[in-house]
Amino acid sequence: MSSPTTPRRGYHHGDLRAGLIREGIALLAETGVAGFSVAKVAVRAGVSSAAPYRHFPDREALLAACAAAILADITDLLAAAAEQAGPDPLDRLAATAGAYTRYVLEHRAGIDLIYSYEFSGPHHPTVQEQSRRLTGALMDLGSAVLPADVSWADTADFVYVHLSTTHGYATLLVKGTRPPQDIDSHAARAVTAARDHITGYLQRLNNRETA
Amino acid sequence: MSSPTTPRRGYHHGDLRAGLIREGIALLAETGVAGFSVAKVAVRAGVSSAAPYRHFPDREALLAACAAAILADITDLLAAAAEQAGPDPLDRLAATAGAYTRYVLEHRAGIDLIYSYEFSGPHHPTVQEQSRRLTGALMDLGSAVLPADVSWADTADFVYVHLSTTHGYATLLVKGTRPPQDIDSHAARAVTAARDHITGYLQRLNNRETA
DNA sequence: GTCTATAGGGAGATAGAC
DNA sequence: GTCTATCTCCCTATAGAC
Repeated sequence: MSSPTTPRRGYHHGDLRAGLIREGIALLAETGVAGFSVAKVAVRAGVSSAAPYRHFPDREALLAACAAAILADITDLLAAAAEQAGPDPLDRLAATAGAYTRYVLEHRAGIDLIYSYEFSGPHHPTVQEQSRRLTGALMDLGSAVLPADVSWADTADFVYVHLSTTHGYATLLVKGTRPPQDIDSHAARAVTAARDHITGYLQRLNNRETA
Repeated sequence: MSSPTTPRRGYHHGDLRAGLIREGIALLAETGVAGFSVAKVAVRAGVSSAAPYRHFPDREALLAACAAAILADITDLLAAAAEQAGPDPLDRLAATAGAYTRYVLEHRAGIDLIYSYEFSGPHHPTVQEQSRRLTGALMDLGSAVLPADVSWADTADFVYVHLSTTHGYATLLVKGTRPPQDIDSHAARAVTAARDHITGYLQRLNNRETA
């Protein structure tokens, strides 16, 4: 946002606002939303507990900024994973499940935030915008998998199940009592599960048509 | 636990311990884990803020008791839904997704708790026991769906995906920005999604065998 | 078993100096 | 923009009366 020619002298590192978001995300990853506090974030960023309030009006605004940043990161990662997966639409959509799982496992509890706060209302436009970016990217991938005659609403439902399925798998892994394995194998399982769902969905469409 | 012949005179209603768990679950449903406090639960139950500490050593013990109660409820509901679904194993397993979704939508945020706390360790045997009951019930339903030659470990993976998928769908519905619909239609969608996953899984098994 | 009272701590947020 | 200092509120948990 700020031009690189104004190095922002006067505080301990170039951009406190960005630093607070970064440390906020790190704190969320370690303690979850429950352990989050403006004071702790300030300490991590090396400033006093009052400093954050120059950049964010209140605790919720800082949380919202973290959520928006996480959503933006995820969207980029999913897009990259789809790109890497090659030309087949099914491969591309399924790959997003692996990338999502990988992100959640690496960032632990930070994910709760995205779906746990009151960010749906008009009070957090940035979060909504990033949320729409994520949804939009998945809609593109989803509509490429489904036949052309599937309605937009049905595609949205299909994509929604794909996302929530993946979300559930990844979050349960993080919190659950499963034997911990390496991230790669967990991500691979997520891709397989997504693929199973997609093929099952397509099969149901076929059965409906031929009936 | 207490015999009905000893009505427990001396405090304002028959069984404060049970009342605290009940109110704790209600509070969790309204505010989530973040808004939970022993003091609030005490007020809801009509006792002083010190009273709960006669029945639970600390805040976490009360949370654990609530979690165990929720898990027990869910297990019973899933079992009942499977029973109602008829004889077909696929119908029975898929029906649990609907019952789970229904429970989550009716109890809102109360669900976070089950997967959000440090209940995995040996510190909360009751929670672990109820968690195993739930897993066991699903394993029975899952192994009935899969061919007999599928290993126990693979069945566990399959059931795990089924549960986490359902969990993700339901929790995203609760917190998400989706247009609110009636619970029945949401539950029906969950059943369909579970069915898609199951058929996709079985189809993959078939393809593997015939290859 | 439940009460009142309280100690002790953490965190949100503001005021005013620099 | 950031600091120090502070006010206020809420929560956990304990002590001692009944």
